[in-house]
Amino acid sequence: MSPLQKDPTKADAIIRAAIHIFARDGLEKGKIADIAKEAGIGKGTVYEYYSSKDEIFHAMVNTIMADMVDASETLYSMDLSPRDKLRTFMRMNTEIVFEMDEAMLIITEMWAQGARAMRRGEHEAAQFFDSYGKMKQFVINILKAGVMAEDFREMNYDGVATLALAFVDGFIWQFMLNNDRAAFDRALVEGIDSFMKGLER
Amino acid sequence: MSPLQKDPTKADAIIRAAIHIFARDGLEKGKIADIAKEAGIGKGTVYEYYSSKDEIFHAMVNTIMADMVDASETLYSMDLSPRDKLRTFMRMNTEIVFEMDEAMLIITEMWAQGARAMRRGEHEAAQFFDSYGKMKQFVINILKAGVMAEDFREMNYDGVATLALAFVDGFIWQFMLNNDRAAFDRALVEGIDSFMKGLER
DNA sequence: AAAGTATGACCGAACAGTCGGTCAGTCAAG
DNA sequence: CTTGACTGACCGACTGTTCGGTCATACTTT
Repeated sequence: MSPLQKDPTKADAIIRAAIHIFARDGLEKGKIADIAKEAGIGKGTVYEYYSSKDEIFHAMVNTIMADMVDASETLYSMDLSPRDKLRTFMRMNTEIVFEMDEAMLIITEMWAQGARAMRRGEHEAAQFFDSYGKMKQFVINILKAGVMAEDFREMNYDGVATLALAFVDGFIWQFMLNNDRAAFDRALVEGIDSFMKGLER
Repeated sequence: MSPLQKDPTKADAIIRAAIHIFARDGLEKGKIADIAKEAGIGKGTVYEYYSSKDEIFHAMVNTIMADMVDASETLYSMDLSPRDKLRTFMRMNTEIVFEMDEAMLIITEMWAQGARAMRRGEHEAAQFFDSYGKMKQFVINILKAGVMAEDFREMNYDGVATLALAFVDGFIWQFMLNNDRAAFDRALVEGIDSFMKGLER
């Protein structure tokens, strides 16, 4: 299962190449042959490390999500007041995820795939939940600390945390097409201000 | 160009079938043969109405986006105070789009496709912009009326409107996987309250 | 009204291109 | 010599698109 036999360097190279190729061509149209070429190995070798295209998908998503959660963890552990921490969390998280633009395209397609699987009744398909659950928990913890410190109003934590994550995702979506960095920054500042204002007592 | 020669009923049936099939199987895996079967016609006939799979994609997206803009237009023309209008707009829009769950899956994939095309430098690919531009304009108009009536604080209209649309999109995303309607409703109320509170003077 | 004729919507078998996955063989290391 | 990592030519399944032929309908003509 774990692709860590043999040369782990190569396993990583395959995943890196896969992220690049699948982001460029899409999950279906991205070819194993192109991934192999990008990784500088033969097509057959790919199958020494991963047994199928699908297994590459999964390994790739795990890598991406781990990166995202890592970034969130780092932000979360910073020593700041709840207000500043939440503001920083949202700003930096949005920027970090925005920078991972290749990853976003892949996650998007995997998410759609997951939604379809759920619809077919394959409930185990929602592997994103774990990671999203973790990120949501970070936000909830910050919110609770803020209420405790009487910085924030009383609230339904889950609802507001959902709003915060929706904010990050939706925001990136809005700018994925045009890539106008300046407009992105301007809107982000205004958006976060508005969001934070909604939490005041 | 327009597929309105011949039997318009059939052209519509093909699009309806396409939405169903592509939502179920994905843009790449969805087969023309299945669409034909679903529409109750022969495979060859599909090509009497649309010249390629890609043309079906485009016709389908146009249909979906037109529906969404229509819904927004109806909401926008209601006679309410800016506060109530915005609240209603967000609540109902989120619900309407949430109900169009098949459409959402397709739009998602098309969006990713569009983002990839943009990245390759095909700038005309962003056909969604028109529709999104219209919806954003509705929101901006409501916001301006609200500021005029001194219901809302001063603000960067574009930034807040972007936030509002991000809210709708991101929110639906959060619930696309689990389809927990009760949790969706609860979070939506809290989310909108929080958003509205951010606009107070 | 009956027979002949033209039209074009409709169909699905066949085609051609694509790509995931396999495997028989090469090569380097020990 | 043995092992096993590595390779790419090859196979076969799959599916978008084409195209020659069918047939219901409508329009002549007598």
